Amino acid sequence: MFSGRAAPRAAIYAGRVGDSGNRLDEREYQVWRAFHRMHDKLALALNQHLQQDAGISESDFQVLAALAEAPRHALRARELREELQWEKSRLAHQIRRMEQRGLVARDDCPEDGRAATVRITDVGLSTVRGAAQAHAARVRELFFDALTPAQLDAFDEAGAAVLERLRQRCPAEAP
Amino acid sequence: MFSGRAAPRAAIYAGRVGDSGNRLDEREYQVWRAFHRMHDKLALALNQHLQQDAGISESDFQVLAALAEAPRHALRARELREELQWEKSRLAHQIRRMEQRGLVARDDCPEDGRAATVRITDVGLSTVRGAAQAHAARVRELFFDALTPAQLDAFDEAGAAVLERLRQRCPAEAP
DNA sequence: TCCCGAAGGTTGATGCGTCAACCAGAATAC
DNA sequence: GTATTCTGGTTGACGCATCAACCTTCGGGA
Repeated sequence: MFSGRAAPRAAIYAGRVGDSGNRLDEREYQVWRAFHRMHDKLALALNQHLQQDAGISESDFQVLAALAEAPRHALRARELREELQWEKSRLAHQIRRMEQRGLVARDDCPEDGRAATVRITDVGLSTVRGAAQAHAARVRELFFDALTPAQLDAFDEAGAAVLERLRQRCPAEAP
Repeated sequence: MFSGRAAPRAAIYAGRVGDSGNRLDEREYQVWRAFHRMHDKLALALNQHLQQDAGISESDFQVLAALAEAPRHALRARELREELQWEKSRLAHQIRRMEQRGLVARDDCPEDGRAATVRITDVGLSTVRGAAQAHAARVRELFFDALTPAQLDAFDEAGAAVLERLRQRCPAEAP
């Protein structure tokens, strides 16, 4: 398993001391740390490859991929945000940086004076097309190919349960 | 499951087009996105609570927790890095910021002129003690309590498989 | 002894992500 | 038809993370 590799150190965090309930037990603590490690290492590896291959980050890639799929290679910022589930300022900053590099462009929206539409440029399009296959292959290699079908199902289910919990418990955004 | 909630949009990324092999299928694509979403939302929620309760970030917490567990409430930077699996510059920056806020202190190491030892201060200690229980409770609430024992096992196994794969495939660091 | 390479840390630049504050246009109330 | 509120988006400040370059000290050789 994930766990059991590191020395057991969790008195504060996982606390067996005086225990006022709901702390983590040793195994949970290990699973939790390993989960973070997995995510971080995976993200790092993918980012490095993407940067190497195409000179873009995963965030760049996500934006470009969403736009490349969009009706006229453009989306209103609102839709893009919805698609990516990002905060608005995050998107604004990201788009600004990408615009500076010529990957996307911003236009005003005729129907709504407030809105902005984001459009992928030719450069952006060829960049994402060039990167997509290698990136997908990496994700497959490092993640999906490591899992048996049963593990994939289990992972999927477990993740869904957590997401559902987050939906219930966290303020998040308006309905 | 995780997947199946979003509109199927993945031609570029997951590509059924011309397919040169090893792309992601629709389900894999959805699982992948959902995995990221889960991680991001979880991390966000935990960070917000920690910030609210104790005025620290998760990174701060990890450092403080490691030091609080350590023999004399101090560790050599090298050991801390090993424990957290962080890059050295990441740790250096983090420690600098925490030192400025009075959470930790840096001392020279007598045995090795190059080394630095990081020590948790009284303030740091009471901060992390104050935060630990609520934080653990949050992790339990948002993550572990969402999972059945079987799902936890599955998650653990799947994570382990991916980590193992990463260990094999990625340069990472020297032995 | 001197030189050289490896190890332990630091620094600066830059991109990423959040928060809080802000602004303009649109909808709605009255 | 004006005041209020809501919505869509931007900005600035700040913390976080990586990379590349650097500095010191340690440990071995030749």
